[in-house]
Amino acid sequence: MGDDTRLNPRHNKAEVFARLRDAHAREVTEDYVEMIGDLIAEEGEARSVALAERFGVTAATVNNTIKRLERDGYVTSRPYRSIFLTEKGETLAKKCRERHQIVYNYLVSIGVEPEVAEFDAEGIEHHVSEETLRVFELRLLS
Amino acid sequence: MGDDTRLNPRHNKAEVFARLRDAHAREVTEDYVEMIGDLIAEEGEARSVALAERFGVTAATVNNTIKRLERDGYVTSRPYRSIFLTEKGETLAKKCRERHQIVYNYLVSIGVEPEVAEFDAEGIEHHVSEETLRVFELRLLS
DNA sequence: TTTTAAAGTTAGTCAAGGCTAAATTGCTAT
DNA sequence: ATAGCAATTTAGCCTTGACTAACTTTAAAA
Ligand SMILES: [Mn+2]
Ligand SMILES: [Mn+2]
Ligand SMILES: [Mn+2]
Ligand SMILES: [Mn+2]
Repeated sequence: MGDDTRLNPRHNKAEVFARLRDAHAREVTEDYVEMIGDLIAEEGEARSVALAERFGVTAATVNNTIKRLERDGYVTSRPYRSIFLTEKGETLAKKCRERHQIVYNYLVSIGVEPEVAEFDAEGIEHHVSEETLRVFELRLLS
Repeated sequence: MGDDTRLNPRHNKAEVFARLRDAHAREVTEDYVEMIGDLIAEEGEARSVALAERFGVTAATVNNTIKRLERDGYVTSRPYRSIFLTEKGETLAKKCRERHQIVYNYLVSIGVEPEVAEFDAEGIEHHVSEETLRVFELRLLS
């Protein structure tokens, strides 16, 4: 005791922003593993050139990002070869794809145009907590 | 004609991500002008030290950001004095505060815990299009 | 009026995530 | 077999947004 938690039931604002910055740091990783998984499913393999085309960035940018993902244990890659997800990457990709789908479906279900939902879901997905996701799911089923 | 828009009714994925990166670039600006507005309303003035405390960053970081906001025409400031919103800053702050409130209220209205909604809204707000915001508003009123 | 603490600034560092330009590698068609 | 194109990598640059450490200014206490 002695602190003013009692007087101020609202958590510190700083906590909210710290968490926001955390979410930020994970966004690109999440979009990449999801996209790599999509490419493997759709085209049999994930090549740099396809990632660059889908994200609308240069090949050099993809290369940088893949190095980071590799460093962090999400993918493996060999020079001039295609990219593979590790177990860790696969797990994250699955979680992200499901979450993405729930957010997208939920937006459409409340009346957002599919095209608009596609834009918004790509950003919103990274900022939806497990709790909120469960609420979306629940409302979707009813 | 001549392009394959007809064959591929879905817009390019790259567009979605370009827009996401755009939203990203605006996030910090939006949170700052909103917070500066809050501080002026609540405490009469916006001091660096208060911004640093609320965002949970150092004074040096606030200083950098304020310089950028000033460069971009959202605020004015003089050394060792408090920070003011320009017309442009005020306009953006108002828009962001309203949007934030709608997102927060909507989340709570569908059953998300207020504490959780506070976290999620801080990130989601920056990725909600006008269209989706209107849907949230509409559902809120009914 | 002087001292001191708080607030603000400056300088220098770092990682992420973009870019361009140039070099390298792999693949395919001749 | 090899020439040439497409894919990939490398090098070097930039901005944002974070940090620490050291310095300066302001304002309050003594
Ligand atoms: Mn996604
Ligand atoms: Mn996304
Ligand atoms: Mn906000
Ligand atoms: Mn925010």
